[in-house]
Order: sequence, then C-alpha cells, then structure tokens
Amino acid sequence: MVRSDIIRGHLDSIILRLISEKDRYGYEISQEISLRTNNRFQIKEATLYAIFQRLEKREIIEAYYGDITHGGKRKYYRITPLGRAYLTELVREWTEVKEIIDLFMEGLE
Amino acid sequence: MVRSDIIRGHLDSIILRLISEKDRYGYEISQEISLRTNNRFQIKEATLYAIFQRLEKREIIEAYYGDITHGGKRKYYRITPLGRAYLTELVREWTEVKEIIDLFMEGLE
DNA sequence: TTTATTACTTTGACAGGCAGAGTAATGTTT
DNA sequence: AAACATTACTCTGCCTGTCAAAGTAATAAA
Repeated sequence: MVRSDIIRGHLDSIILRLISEKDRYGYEISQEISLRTNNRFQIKEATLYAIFQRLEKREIIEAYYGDITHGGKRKYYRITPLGRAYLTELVREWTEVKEIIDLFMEGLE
Repeated sequence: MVRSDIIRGHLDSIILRLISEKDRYGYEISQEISLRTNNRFQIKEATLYAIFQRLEKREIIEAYYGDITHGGKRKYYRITPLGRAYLTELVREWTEVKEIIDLFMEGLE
C-alpha cells in the first residue's frame, strides 16, 4: 500500500480523470480506485469528499442527485468544460513532474 | 516552473539523492536542483532547511561544519547507513507511485 | 564603505489529507 | 419485525509539509 502523502497533490488528477470518463458518484470512485490499483492505493472518504467540495467550488465539476440508489442517495458529479481544460493541464504537469523526479531518482534502482 | 505542491512529498527523495552522491551543504543543493532541472523547479530555502532538520532528527543524515567558506559558514550533510536504506525504499516507492498514477493519467496526453 | 552574494535560521500561516463520529436509506438475516 | 450489514454522504478538528517573510552573519566586489 502506497503512503498517501507521496501521492498527495495527484488526487485531483485521479478523481477528475475518473469523472471525465463518465459521471460518477463518490462511493463509486472510491471503489474504482481500489479496483484499478489492485488495492495498492485506497482513497479515504474524508479526503474524497473534501476534494469534491474544492473542485465544485472552483467549477471544475458539478453535482446532481441520481435517482437509482442502493442505500444512501447518490450524488453524481460531471466534469465541466473548465474541468476538461484543467485536466489537460494536470496531465501535462504530471509528465513534467515525472521527468524532473526521474532526473534524480534514476540510476539507483 | 512546476508547482511545488505537486512535487510535495518527493523532496526528501531529491535531497537525499543529492547528499548520497557526496556530502553537500544547503545552498549547494538548492543550486544543484535548479541546475539539473534547468530551472523548471527550485526548492525554497525555508523548505530545504526544514527538511534537513527533519532528516537529521530521524538520523537519516548528519551534519558537520566545513572550513572552506565563501560568505556564510557552510553546514555539510552526509547520509547515514539508515539514510541509504531509506533512500532505497524511496526509490522503490517512486517506481510504484509512477505506475499507479500512470494507470489513471495514460491515454489522455 | 557600500553593495552583492553566499549561507543559514526562525516564526507563523496555509492547505491538503485524514481519523473519527455521525446521519440516513436500503437490503439481508434471523 | 427486529437486527445487522452495506451503501452513501457530511462534518469537525487535527497533523504535517511547504513557504513567505524577516532576520543574522560572513566574505567578495564596486
């Protein structure tokens, strides 16, 4: 399991990417992350919902309530055009960050 | 210039890597980072010295004063055996984090 | 002698992430 | 029907890493 303070700062990217594929609700995203990473990383609930609030306030995502529920009521999020642009920028940034950190980390494995 | 909150958590790695090459002092590390990244990333002084304190307390690095100065007196740091082990672990972690984030970021560039 | 550069330190604040506790609706067991 | 498990979201208060800002001090250059 990866320490979360090392993945910190990239959670916006991960969540936004998942929402960009299709509208999703919180619990679903949480499960999807565990699934795709094969449980190597799990997002904490408190963190996830804090990110939703942040992104919604910045108009990067927007919320609506779904009707199909299975327990608590689902709050779906969709990405806005602004969010798409932001995600593109995040992907570019990730490429650059990888390059930079690799500059220091390579040749040691 | 890369935002520092996206590189956050990897600064220990970068600094430790530089110290592992040879004993270094703060100002030197700061310059070296700017140089190697071609100014795409610069570490802030306050951050750098805070990291030194943290790593020294954890006995990952240790300090001594050098005699050759050129302005303020230089405080050199060397990596300890514990530090070497920690660095190895950090490199392994970095490989894993890259894999995980790439899981979400790929196919969008 | 004034200014620039080198070099380190400290304080206080901010932001992201999280533990823990809580609310509520639905499905499953007994 | 009662009890329990699961789904699903919210809120509060804390911790930690980073940083702006301000300060100290020594050497080199103008």
